[in-house]
Amino acid sequence: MNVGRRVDYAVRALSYLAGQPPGKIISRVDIEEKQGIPSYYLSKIMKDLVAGGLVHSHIGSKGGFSLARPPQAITIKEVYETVERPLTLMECLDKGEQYCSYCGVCTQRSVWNNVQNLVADYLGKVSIHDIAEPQGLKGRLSASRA
Amino acid sequence: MNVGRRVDYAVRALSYLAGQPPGKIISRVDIEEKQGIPSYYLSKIMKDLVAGGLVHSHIGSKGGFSLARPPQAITIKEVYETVERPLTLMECLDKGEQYCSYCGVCTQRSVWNNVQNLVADYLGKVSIHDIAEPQGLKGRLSASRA
DNA sequence: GACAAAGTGGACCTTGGAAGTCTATATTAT
DNA sequence: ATAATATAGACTTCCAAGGTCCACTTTGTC
Repeated sequence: MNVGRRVDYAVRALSYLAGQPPGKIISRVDIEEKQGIPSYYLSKIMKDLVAGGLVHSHIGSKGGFSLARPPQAITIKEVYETVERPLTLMECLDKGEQYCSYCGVCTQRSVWNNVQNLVADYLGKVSIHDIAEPQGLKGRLSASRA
Repeated sequence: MNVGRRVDYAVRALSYLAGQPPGKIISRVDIEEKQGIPSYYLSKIMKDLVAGGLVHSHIGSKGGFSLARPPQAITIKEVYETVERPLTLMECLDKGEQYCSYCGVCTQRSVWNNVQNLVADYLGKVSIHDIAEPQGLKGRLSASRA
C-alpha cells in the first residue's frame, strides 16, 4: 500500500502550474527543474494528464502546458486515477469472482472496500488548489534557507 | 496503492484459526487447503506471524499453529504491518529529508499523512474476530452452493 | 523560408519486489 | 523408529516502477 512517484510528480507539476498566472504556458523542462523531477520523466506523466483532460498542451516553440481547469476543480483523487490507475486496494474489489473465486463468501472483502472508500472520499475533497506552490519546490527550498 | 496477497493470505489464515476451538492446533497444509492458499506459500507468511507474536507454532508430528491471543486482540493493522511493512503511503512520511530533500517545504506531504492516518485508524479498529470463518473459504463456498 | 524550441510517441534499460516452488534439517508425537 | 510437522533458506519467474533517450512533428520568431 504505497503511492508511486508518478502521482507525486503529477501533483507537483499541477500545483506548480496552479501557482502561475492563469493561462500562462510553462514548459516541461521548467516544471522539472523547479519541482525537482528527473529529466524527461515528466513527459510521460504529462501525456496522461493531457489525455485525461486535466491540462492543455501547446506544441511548438514557446509551447508547454497549462491547467485545463481552475485548480479548485482538480482533485487529488482524479490526479491519482489519471496517472496511475483506478483507486483499488485489492484486485477483487474491482474484478470480483473473475479474480478470486471465493469472492462471494469472503469475509474480509468489505473491510478493504471500506478503507478504499475512506481514501477515495478524502482524496476527492482535496484539490490542487489546496497545495499550489508558485515557486516550485526548489524555489521554496532556497527561499527557506535565506 | 494496493494491498498484496501476503496480507490477504495472512488474514485468511488467522481468521480460520480464530474460527477453531481455542488452542486447537492446525497444520499449515490444512489452512492452505481450506483457505485456497497456494501450497508452501503460507510457510513464509506464518514465519512472520510467529516472529511477530501473533501465532504460536508447534513443531513436530501433529504440530501446527494456533493463535497467540484472542482474535479480538489482533487487528488488521497489526497483521498488515507484521507480514508486509509499516503502513506507509509514501516513503517520505517515514524517512523525511533523508528520502526527499524538499520534505521541509513540501505542500502535499500532509495530505498523504492524513490519508495514512485515516487508514491506520480504521484498520486498527477491525479485528480478526470480526472476520473469523470456522469453515475456511473453501468450506463456505461449497456450503453456499448446496 | 529557416531555424530553434517545444510537445508526441515510443523504444529501451535496470532494478527490485511479488508470488510461488522446493528441499534439507530439526523437532516431536506415537 | 517412523511419520508428520515447522523452519530456514535457496531458487525461479514475472512484471511494474522508475528512469533515459531519440526521431518526428508542430509552431513561433526572425
